[in-house]
Amino acid sequence: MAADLPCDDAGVCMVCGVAAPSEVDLLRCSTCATPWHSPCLSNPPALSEAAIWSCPDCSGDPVAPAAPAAGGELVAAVRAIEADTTLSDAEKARRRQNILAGRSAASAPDDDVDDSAEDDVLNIFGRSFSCAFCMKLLDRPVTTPCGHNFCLKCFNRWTHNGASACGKCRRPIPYKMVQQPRINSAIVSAIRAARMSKNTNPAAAGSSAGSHHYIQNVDRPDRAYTTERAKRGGKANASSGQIFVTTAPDHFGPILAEHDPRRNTGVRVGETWEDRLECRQWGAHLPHIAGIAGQSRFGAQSVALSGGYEDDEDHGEWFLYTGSGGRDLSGNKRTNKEQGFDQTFVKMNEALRQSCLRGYPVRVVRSHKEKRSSYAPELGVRYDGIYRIEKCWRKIGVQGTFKVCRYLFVRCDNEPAPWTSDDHGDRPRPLPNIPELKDATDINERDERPSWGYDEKEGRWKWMYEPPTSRKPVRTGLRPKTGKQARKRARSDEMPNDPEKLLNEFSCCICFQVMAEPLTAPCGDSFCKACLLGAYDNQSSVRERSHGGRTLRAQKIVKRCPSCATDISDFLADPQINRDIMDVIESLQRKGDTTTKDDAASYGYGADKAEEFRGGDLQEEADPEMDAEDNSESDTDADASCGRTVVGIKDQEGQQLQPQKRKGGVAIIGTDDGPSKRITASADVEQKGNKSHE
DNA sequence: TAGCAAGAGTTT
DNA sequence: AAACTCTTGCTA
Repeated sequence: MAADLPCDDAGVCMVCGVAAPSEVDLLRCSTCATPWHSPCLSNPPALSEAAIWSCPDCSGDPVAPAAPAAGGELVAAVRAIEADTTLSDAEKARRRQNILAGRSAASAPDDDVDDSAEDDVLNIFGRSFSCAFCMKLLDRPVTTPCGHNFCLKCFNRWTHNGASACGKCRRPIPYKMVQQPRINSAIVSAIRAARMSKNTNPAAAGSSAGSHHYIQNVDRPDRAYTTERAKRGGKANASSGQIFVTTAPDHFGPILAEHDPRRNTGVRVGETWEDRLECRQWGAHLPHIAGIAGQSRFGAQSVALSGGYEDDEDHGEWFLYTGSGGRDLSGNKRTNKEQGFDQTFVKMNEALRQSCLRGYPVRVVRSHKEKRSSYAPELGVRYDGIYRIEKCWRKIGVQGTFKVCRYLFVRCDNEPAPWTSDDHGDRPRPLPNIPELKDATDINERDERPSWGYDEKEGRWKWMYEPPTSRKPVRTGLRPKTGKQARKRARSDEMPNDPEKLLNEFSCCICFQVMAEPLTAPCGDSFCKACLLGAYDNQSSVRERSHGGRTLRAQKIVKRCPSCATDISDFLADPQINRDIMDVIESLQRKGDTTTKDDAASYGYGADKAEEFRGGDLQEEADPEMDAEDNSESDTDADASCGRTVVGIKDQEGQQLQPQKRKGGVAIIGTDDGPSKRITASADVEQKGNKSHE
């Protein structure tokens, strides 16, 4: 592949490094307006073509070599459609889609996406959920603060080539979003719901029915702390709370309903916990510090991705993991990131190698501490399902001196990943191309049938051999359930098959109604405009400070997302409506109107509710000093409300709204028929975090 | 039982 | 921020 790169934000050519290419040498792409240094192009255009030149990113697909140079013709064809004033927007979209569908069918043989089915799903949403770059149905949608939606891959390709403005409206994209774009969960679940309603195959539908990606922890830990000292030192010093599942510590594979007498659901993909200790209590990943759970002689059961090793590389469905060790941690140097010696295949690294050789299923959890991945949760620790280690090897780490152990993890779970809109789990996929393998030593891969494999007949992943027998006793405070105690899951898991049910996917996290004027914050959470802005109505964006009669520099006030507590104050300064979501909501409401007029009335806009919310005085409630007192009560509160705690937002009727700020507190906002989300809040809403990314 | 571990709160 | 300190759980 030719190493064609554009000029960066400062106008510096990323190939030759020349600071300010002269106007003569500067070429601007006629499609995306990105500047390029003409002498550094592998295939520069003739002078006569410079005005209509399309850059290598727009005219071809550099990451999909199977797509031939026909890209230029495609762009020309798309432009011809755009220029045709006789066509309506819908017709233009339809024609663009047709052209691009032809290309995808030819260039991506391993892509099992059925284009006509995709088209159906697009139609359900009035074609609003198509990516502005690839024109296809949004895949892992991310939303810019200006309210435009793109596939994550398209967005990354766009920004990695130096663009820092929205591809649709040219407004600047915040640095933080360029670094770590967040998946828009509302769009993901809406598309999935639409797929489910199209899917008449009960087996496929059943495999992921009810896979919620924000599962409330109905049962709070019974005993998270055991000693007085632990209470003083916070959770870091806490001994483990009760283990709720009946799996042995060396249990391989998913945690099923039969291992979960408390809830009878098992650990589902997308389940999120506040921290590693809570994750441990549900058996997904037992060690509370270490990233790898396993035994060198038998294999590894689970890993955590939490950003501790800079060599890691996360692509969602597959990732490259780094082994542990190689660091000098003597003398309580817990945080030493520097490598002091080579990693070798011993201890946990050997356990992972064993799982690789035998093709064992490995549970994967991602932590919010992983700051370089779009697939990491915003908060807490999330279970992402089963992966298999397809290969492992050693190579010099990015620090450049010592070797690290490397593992290629590929997802193979029967439930879809939290970031995809797929209505089914994984299918066997070809291994990704790993360039670093050519410099690798000690390459291992399994040479026999994997223990965890895909059954083509049944269409699901399962044990191909008997799972390895446990060598450890079950540690749990609960006896395994008896036949009498075993309750069947009281869930109908009925998926939406009409516009009104689909509308439920667009609920505002504040008023629980279908969103009116939807806003998507950079963290990926969506709200009614009135609800979100109403929540901060009485707050100014900066605090004037004075000291001894002098006026000091104004301090920015942090405003946290009501759902995930990310600072969204920059977004709130100029929030833009997500028009695509709004169009979809309106079109679904129109469809609903024509079918059942009476029912449609119940899907009211949230603005009225938001009006009520504004009655609550946020600033007074936000006084940090209130929290200390409040804190001692928090556990009691949680217990008293059947595990469904609503912190801050009192109830659905909107009597009171306040930000979530209980120290270490976890709250669940949920309704019986609406989506539920766990939210964690910190006590220092306005105390810390007064620095912002610029 | 020593030593390690991709944690977390507090202090500097 | 980084350093320091406090811990527990697990492997070997």
